Amino acid sequence: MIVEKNTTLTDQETITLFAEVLLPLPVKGYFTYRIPRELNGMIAPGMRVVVQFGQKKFYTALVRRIHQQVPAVMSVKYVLAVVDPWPVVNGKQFQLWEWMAEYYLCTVGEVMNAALPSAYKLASETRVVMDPEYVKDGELLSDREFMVTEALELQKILTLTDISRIVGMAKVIPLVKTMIEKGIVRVEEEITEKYKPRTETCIRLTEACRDESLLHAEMDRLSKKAFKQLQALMAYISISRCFSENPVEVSRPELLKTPDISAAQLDGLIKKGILETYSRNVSRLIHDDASDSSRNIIFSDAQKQVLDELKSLLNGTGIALLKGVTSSGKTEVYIHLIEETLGRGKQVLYLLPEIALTTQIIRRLQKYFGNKVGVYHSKYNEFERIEIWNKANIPLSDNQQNQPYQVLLGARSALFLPFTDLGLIIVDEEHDSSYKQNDPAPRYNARDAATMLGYIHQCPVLLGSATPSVESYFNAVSGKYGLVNLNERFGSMQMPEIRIVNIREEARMKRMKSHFSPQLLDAIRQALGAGEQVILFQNRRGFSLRLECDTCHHIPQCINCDVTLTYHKQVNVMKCHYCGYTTRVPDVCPECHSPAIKMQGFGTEKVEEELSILFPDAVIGRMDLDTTRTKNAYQRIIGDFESRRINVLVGTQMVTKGLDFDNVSLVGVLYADGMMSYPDFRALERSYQLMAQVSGRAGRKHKRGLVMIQTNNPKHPLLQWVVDDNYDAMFEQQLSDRHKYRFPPYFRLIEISLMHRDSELLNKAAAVLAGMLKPTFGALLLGPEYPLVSRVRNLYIKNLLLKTGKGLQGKQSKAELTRQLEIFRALRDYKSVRIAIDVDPV
DNA sequence: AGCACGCCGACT
DNA sequence: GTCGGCGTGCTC
Repeated sequence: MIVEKNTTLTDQETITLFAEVLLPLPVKGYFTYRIPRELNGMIAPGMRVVVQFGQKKFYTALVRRIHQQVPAVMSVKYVLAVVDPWPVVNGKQFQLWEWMAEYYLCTVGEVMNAALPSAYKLASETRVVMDPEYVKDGELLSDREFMVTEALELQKILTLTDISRIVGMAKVIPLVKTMIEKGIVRVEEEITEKYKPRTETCIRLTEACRDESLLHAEMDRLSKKAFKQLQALMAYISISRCFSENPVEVSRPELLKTPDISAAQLDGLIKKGILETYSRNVSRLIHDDASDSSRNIIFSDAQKQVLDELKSLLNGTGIALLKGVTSSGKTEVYIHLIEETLGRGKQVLYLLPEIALTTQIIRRLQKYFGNKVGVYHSKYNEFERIEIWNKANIPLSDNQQNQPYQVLLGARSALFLPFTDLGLIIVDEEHDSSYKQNDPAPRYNARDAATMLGYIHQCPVLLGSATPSVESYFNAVSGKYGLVNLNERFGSMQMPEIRIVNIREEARMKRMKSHFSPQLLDAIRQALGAGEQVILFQNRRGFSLRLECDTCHHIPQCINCDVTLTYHKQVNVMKCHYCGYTTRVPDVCPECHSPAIKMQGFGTEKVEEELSILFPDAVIGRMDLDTTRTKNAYQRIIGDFESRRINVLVGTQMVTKGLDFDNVSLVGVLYADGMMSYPDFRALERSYQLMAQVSGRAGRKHKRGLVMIQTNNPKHPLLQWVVDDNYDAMFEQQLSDRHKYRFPPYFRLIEISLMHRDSELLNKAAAVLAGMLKPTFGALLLGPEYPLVSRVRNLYIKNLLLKTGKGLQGKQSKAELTRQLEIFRALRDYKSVRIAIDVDPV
C-alpha cells in the first residue's frame, strides 16, 4: 500500500503520520488522529479505521487524507486499528460527498451516513460485565444495583439498553458508573464487523486419496464391506469431475440431492479419511446468465435518428435530455447506449425512481446484460448490499477475481456506489419527485447530484422523461443541456383519446353516482364487457380544505405566490403556505359575487367500495400506500393485474409509474381538480405529468386507448393541454408564472425549517431569524409560516423560504445564510430550536 | 449523535 | 438534603 510517494521504507518505519478522518456523524469537518508506526504502511485514504471519538465510543471512520503535519489541537488520539485491506471509498466519491455537503448545506458526515451501506458503519457497543474480582461481601447494594447484579448472574453480558429496561430508568450511565467505582461491574467497548461472508460446506477428496492408486485401494476395500459407500464415492467423483481437466467444487447439500448419496454414506467416507469437508465463501447474490437471444434490437427510423443525435450530444461530457413519449422505446435506446459504453470498457449508472425498480426494467436489462448488471435497491438486506457495493468497485473486484458489475441499476442511493470509471449516467423518469430525499439530511436530489457525478467522472449524463420537469426542460431549451425528442410511439401504437367529463354539469343534472359520471361508468362497463382492463386514478393529495365557488369555479389564490389558499378552521381564515398571506373567508365569490362559495375536498378510499357495488362481478384491486405496506404486496397486486386476475385497478400516483400493461383500454382520472389546486407552485406541472403519465398506460397493440378525466372545471387550460398532448404550452405558461413569482427555474429555493415543542418560543425564534435575514434578502425571504403539517411528533414547525439566484449568486446567498444561522444558533434563548435546511425542496 | 457536566424540582 | 430530570457544549 502506498502511503506517501516520497517516503522510503526506512522513513516509513520512523516518520509520524496523521490521518484526517471522517466520522458518520453530523459534526462538521474532519478529525485528525495519529497513526501508530506499526500501521504506517497499512493505511491509505478510503479505508476504514477504528477510532475513539469522545469519552468512550468507538467508531469506524473513513480516512480522507494522510499527512505529517502535527495538528494544532492539544490532544490527538491514536488510530486504534485498520479495518480494511483495501479502500472501500475512492477519491471521486469523496469529491461527490464534499460537493453535496456544500451544496445542500449539511455535513460531510451526514452524506457519508447516507452513502455507506449500513453494514460498513460500525459503532461500538458498551457491554457491562461482572467485575471478576467482585465478591459479595454483604456490602450494601441499592435496589437497582441489586437488580443489575441479579441480571448479570443470569446473562453474563448486558448492554446499556438492557440495563435501562431492567431498572426501568432512562439514564443508566450514572448508575453504571457508581457500580464500576464500587468494583461490582466492568464495562468494555466492543466493535465488531457486521458483514460476514456466507459460507457453504463443500466436500473434497482428502490429500492422500487424490493419488489415484491409493484411491483405488480404498475403493477395493469399500467394495467388500460398504458397497453403498462405494457407490456414493463413485457418484461424487463423477459429479466433481475431480480427475478431469476442469474439476468443480461441490457443496454438501448439492451432493445430498443426488439419489446415490446419503448423509450417512458421506459421513462414513469422511470418517474413513477418504473425503473431507471444507468451507468456502459464496455470494449471496443470484446470478442470471445473459441469454443473448434478444441481442438484436431493430430500431425504427425515429429511434435511429435519436440515437445519432444523442451520440453526438453525449460525446465527451455533455448532458442531454431525452423527451420521449411513453412506449416510444426509450429503453431500447438506453440499452444501445449502455452497450456502447461497456464496449469502451466503462461502467454505467442507471437511476430509476424506487417504485419503478420492481418492475419490468430490471428483467429486461438482466436479460440483455446478464450478470454484468447489479441492482442496488432497498429490497436487499445489508449484507447483500455490501456484496453489490463491492462488485461495483472494479479494482476491488479484480483483486478478488470476482466479476465486477458494469451496469448498476438503482434508486437514488445507487449514486453513492464506488464507481471508478463511469462512462454514462442515465436518469430515467427524471421528473420524478422521489429522486429528492426530503428527510433526513443530506436532502439531496439524485438527478441533480448525478450531473455532478458526471462532471467528476467526466462522463455524459442522459436525463429521460416523457414529461420532463420544468427545470430540466428549461435547461434544455436554453441550451445548457442537449435536447432530443422521440415523439413516435413504437410500432405505431396510437396515442390514446382523452375526453374531459364535466362532473359539475353531471352533478347538476343529478346523474352522478357518487364519484362516477355516467360517461365513465359506461366506458368501464364496455371495457369489462370486452374483457379489457381498467385503471382508475385518484390523487391522494389535494384533500386539504379549500374554497371553491359553485357558480364560476373560482378558487381563491394567494396574491403573491400563485398557489391556492388553504382554509384554516380554527381561525376561520384562508392562508398561503408560501408567504403567509392571510385573508378572511369571503361571504361571496370575489369573482362573480355568487354566495355559493363553499368548502371543497372529498376524501377516502371509498372509490373501491363503491365500485364493487356498481360492478359486483368485477375483481377490483387497490394500490396505494395502505395496500402496499409490505415488500411483496406491491409486486403481488402488479402480478395479479398483469395476469388479468384483477379487472379494475384503483390507485394513487403509484399506478402512473413505469408499468406497461397490454390489456388496459381505459384509464379514468376521478377528480383532476384535487391535484390542480394543490397549494404548491408545482401543482400544475405535477398535474400535467401525472395525467400524461397515467394516460400513457392506456392503449393496446391494436386498439386505441381511452382516457377519461373527470373535473368540475372543464375549461381549465391545463386540461386542454393534456388532451392535446401539448407539453410545450404547459411549459410556456409555467415559465411565465415562475418568472413573475420568482420561482425555479429562475430562482433557487432554500427552505429553513425551525422546530420546537413550545410554539411561543418557536414563533419568537422564527421572527428573530427572519429579522436577521431580511436586511440581506428582502423580498426574497418569505415567511415565517406554518407548513401544511404544522406539528410533527410534538414539535411545532415553522418555515422560512429563501429565494436565491443561481450559480455564484446562489453560492454567496448560501454563505450569507450559513453565517447568519451560525449567529442565530449562538443565541442563548433559541439554542434548543432545531433547524433543518432543505436546498431545492420538492 | 452521544456523552459529560451542571443546574433545578419531588422524594427519603 | 439527594436523586434524577433535562439543557448546553464538545468531541481530534
